[in-house]
Amino acid sequence: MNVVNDSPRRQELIRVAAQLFVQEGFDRTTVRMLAQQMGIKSGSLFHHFRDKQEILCAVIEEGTQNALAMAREALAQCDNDAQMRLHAMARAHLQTLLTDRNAHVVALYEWRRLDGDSRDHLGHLRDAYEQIWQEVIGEALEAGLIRGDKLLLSRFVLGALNWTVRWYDPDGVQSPETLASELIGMLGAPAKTPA
Amino acid sequence: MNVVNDSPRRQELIRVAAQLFVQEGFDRTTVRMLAQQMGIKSGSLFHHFRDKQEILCAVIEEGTQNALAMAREALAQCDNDAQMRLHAMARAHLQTLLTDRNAHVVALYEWRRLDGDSRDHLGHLRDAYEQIWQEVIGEALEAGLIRGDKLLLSRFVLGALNWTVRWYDPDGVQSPETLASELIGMLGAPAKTPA
DNA sequence: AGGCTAACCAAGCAAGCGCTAGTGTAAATG
DNA sequence: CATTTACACTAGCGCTTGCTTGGTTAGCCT
Repeated sequence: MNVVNDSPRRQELIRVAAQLFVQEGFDRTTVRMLAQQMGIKSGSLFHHFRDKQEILCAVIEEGTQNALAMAREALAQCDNDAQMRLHAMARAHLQTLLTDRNAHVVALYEWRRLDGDSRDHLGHLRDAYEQIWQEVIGEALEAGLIRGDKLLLSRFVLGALNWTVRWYDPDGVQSPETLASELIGMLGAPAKTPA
Repeated sequence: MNVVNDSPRRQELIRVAAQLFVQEGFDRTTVRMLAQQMGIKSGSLFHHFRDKQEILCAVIEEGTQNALAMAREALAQCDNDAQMRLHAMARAHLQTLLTDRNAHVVALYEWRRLDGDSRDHLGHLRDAYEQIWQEVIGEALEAGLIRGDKLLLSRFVLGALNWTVRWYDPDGVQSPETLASELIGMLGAPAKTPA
């Protein structure tokens, strides 16, 4: 049992695991299935991960880190216009949900299968992400673009956005761009896109 | 293996199963755990249910039927005022989410563990429920209370509402009533409650 | 050439899983 | 009274699970 922390092999394992966890669910995905999908034997997995839990943790961390980075980048490329920042956040969220779809679905559905320590660690990451949302929504409130309670608004908006993984068809006609516009349009603010 | 369809014993089993499925997840809940919680032996369970899958199906059906009934009742006690009907739907949804919390959480999280037949059967039930939502939202659109695409609106709204099971605290200050008002208020329509 | 290491394999253990077969029993039913 | 029904029990079969152990391979560095 060696467990290296960052290798291309491990990255690949995480990717394949994410896909399997979505297809079958965490509990129904056996180490043998994952191993076979990688063309190795089940025992060899434990050279890369301490146990099955660690694989789940790695998958979710991957997705959450990306979402966080994407949100920060999206905001950095924005003026201080509250409307545009709100729109950028929604767009970034939907884009992450698309590009890292598997990881995010796992995060949404298998969160409770995490043990205490992992949940703690990943919980902080998620909190940081939601914090950003609350700030941007706070700005939009001050600018009078939307109305309601800041905390409630962010929860409702995140709920609506996360729910998209249930029905959104990446090959369909709707782009994350238009979806974001529609959502914000419903909140009482007319759509406005960055120049 | 006898399998009776409606007995008080079976109802109780469904209730306890729902709670366990929420606590542990469907896959991690063993027939032995459920049996012990009921004070019987694991083999005795299969007098009431054909197999473990059927328990899951029963739990979800219970919740969905109740939601459907509650929505219809809520609408029946409404005038034809589109605003009030919208509000009634949101309130009913949140109330169901509270009273049948376990069953609904199971429906949201363990849907994919259903086999093909159950998924088919329960899918129709769920479709009927979402159909009602779309109609009410359609009315609200015609009345000019909200704006956006009918299908998208219902998906976003349902997403926001269902997401509440993640953060809503039944012992907190917010009642389903106020939550419903807040949500609809965000959509651009001022809150209005039935007389 | 020799040593080191990441990556893998073969084999299997101990525990736990869903489910079945066959039986017992007390209450309801004819 | 005899029979059926509802519910539970005992005992265990056959299988899968996550994970361990001890050893092998191939490539790299010096």
